[in-house]
Amino acid sequence: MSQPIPVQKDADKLMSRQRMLHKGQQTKAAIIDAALGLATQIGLEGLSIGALAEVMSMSKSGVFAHFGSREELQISVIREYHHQFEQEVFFPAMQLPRGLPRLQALFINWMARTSAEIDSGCLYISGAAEFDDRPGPVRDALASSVKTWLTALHRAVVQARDEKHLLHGTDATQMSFEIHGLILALHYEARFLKSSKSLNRAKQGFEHILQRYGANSLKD
Amino acid sequence: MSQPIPVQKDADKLMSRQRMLHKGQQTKAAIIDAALGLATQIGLEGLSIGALAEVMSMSKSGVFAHFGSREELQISVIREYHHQFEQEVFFPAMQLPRGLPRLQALFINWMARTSAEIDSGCLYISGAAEFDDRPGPVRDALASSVKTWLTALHRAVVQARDEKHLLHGTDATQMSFEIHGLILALHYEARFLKSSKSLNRAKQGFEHILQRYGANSLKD
DNA sequence: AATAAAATAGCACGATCGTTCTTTTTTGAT
DNA sequence: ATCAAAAAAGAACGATCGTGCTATTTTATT
Repeated sequence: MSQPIPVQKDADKLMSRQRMLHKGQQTKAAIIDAALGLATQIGLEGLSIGALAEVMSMSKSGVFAHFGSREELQISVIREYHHQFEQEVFFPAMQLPRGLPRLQALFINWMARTSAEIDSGCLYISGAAEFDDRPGPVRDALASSVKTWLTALHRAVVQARDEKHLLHGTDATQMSFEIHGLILALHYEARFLKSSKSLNRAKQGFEHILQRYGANSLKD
Repeated sequence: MSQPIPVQKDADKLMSRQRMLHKGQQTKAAIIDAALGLATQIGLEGLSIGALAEVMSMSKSGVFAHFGSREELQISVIREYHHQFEQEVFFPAMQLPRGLPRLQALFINWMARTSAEIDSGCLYISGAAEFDDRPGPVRDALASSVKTWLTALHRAVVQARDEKHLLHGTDATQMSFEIHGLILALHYEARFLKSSKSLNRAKQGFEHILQRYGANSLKD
């Protein structure tokens, strides 16, 4: 707070503190990345520390030490997914003007993430199926994350109504529900049934919903 | 094929053959019942022979012997679920006149089964999430069962169109997709998010779809 | 009542699970 | 270069997993 020439010293200290955090934090981040990859394939419940260690070419205990429990690992994965979801779906859409354009972008981005061909599979969807009868902190983290996102969607609908892009009497919760259904059907039929056309089905379904709620113009 | 007085004997034989089959078959049926209960709670993958044996108050090997492998047990569970689904959703609806009434009944019955409050959880939905990235006979059995049912739904839509209950140009696959979405959203929001209103959301969504595809009258 | 067959139990196997310890290696600061 | 702290490895634990093998018990037939 009042030292003569601490400038250089403080700078060093900061530098070193960053370094010090680095090795640990960055392998932890790498582990979470790999864990997310595994979880979207075999599920959050199927995610095992042993398999994860093998993927990382680390020892089980080395991986484990970063989290202290399997539950904490699962929660970390959920947080990471949440972050990626925000980054790829939410934020880009937020840059469009509120109302129909933003709502449409949210849906399009959501679809893209849901039906991503090679990897992925939506953790919010597979996780819900795994944890709908399994109380605990993992379920809570997942539900909280999902609710945050569904609330954002709901808000976009309300804004679109406020902007007169939708019918005055539009029931935003109902409309959100129907949109959610389209995404779920897309995920189900594309990922499980390997149906190739489902992306177009979802798009068309969205247009039907827009029509129903009185969107006047729709340019895809 | 040509014995003098085999009547009584054959009757006995039949009787005894039934009995003989009975003890085995009936405990097997009881096991499958219990397994279905477990599977709808903890998932098909979470289903373990040890836990199942404990529920049945049997030894692991006693349970195991009925199936020969865990996969066969899982497939048996899927078959049983398929049977119950037919019984509770499909057949009752088939007794209504083809067209809108039958289609509507299929949806109502499906909803009821999907959102069954206490037990259950739809195996077709949770199973899809578990096995969308896991090839093998279990996945095949599940997919085949689901496809049978979705085909039946599709057929009901086509019939409703043929009966002029729906617009002439109705895209049956598209309409089925949208209906499927409603059921999935119901399952998701009711089971995972514990939202109480979602049953009404699904009903209303169905009416919206009917309107869109030109159903003229809709009672209740 | 006797007997063959079917159903179930008992036991053990190798594997993997999450987790806890202790030891070694690596890292970053002086 | 030294040294403390952080990161990773190693080994072991009790549990549980699916499965195979060998008894034992129960069932159904004569």
